[in-house]
Amino acid sequence: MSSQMTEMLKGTLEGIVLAILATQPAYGYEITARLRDEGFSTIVEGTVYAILLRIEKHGFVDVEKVPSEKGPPRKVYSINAKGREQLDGFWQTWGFLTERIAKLHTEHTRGED
Amino acid sequence: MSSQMTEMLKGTLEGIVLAILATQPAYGYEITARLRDEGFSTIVEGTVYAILLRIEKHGFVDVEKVPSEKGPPRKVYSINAKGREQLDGFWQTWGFLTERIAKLHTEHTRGED
DNA sequence: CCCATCTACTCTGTGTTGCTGAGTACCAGT
DNA sequence: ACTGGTACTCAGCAACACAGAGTAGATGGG
Repeated sequence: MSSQMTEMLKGTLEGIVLAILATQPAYGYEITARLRDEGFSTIVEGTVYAILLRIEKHGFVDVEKVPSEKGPPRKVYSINAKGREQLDGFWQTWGFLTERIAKLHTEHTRGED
Repeated sequence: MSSQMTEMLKGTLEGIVLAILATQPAYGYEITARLRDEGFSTIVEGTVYAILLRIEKHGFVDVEKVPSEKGPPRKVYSINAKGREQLDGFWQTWGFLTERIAKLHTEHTRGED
């Protein structure tokens, strides 16, 4: 898409992945595909796996190795209590930011249009 | 506020500054104060000045040196045509992102509450 | 006169983040 | 044996916001 989107995803992509995991456990390849379905067409595998390793290291998820019938074993990630806390914080911060920016946007469009 | 906010501001803070400049020309010290008023209490001067230098280098703004009665001369920034283009792109990208994430949020909160 | 304080801008170095691009490995169909 | 889809890993990179210090002009108190 744009380099603007790349920069904007910083700090939000991790939250997005946690939000996806909050609906149901999933593995990397699956999450990548789901992100593409959701419209994030530019996000590549390497990025998603990096985030998964990071949130695993931070203890936000539990991991389970599950054999696949179609290839190498899958690492299935489930969000845990600490991860939900992190996700709650994400939604709070996100809410604050969107509110402020929405206010700026109305100020900006006031008089145009 | 939080390190989460710091990461989230990446890619959006420049847009925020451009949006402020779109309402009226301003100088760095003023913008910093305005951001604090708007609720972005963690943003420090160094960050704002860095953004201003960047958008100046990218040609998004015109600069005029205006003497101050209270200190060193001010660098007053005015958004120009290229800057407005950039700002439009920012609002588009931002709109797309907020839409996707809002969808994720409703999916996430569905069944909780 | 000197020093503190407020205004106003600059600069260097740091940590985090997502992207690029390549690599490894398992399995099925031809 | 070879190709292609599945599934994960890793090293190097660029961009960004932050931390913290520095420079400089003006004003007022001791």
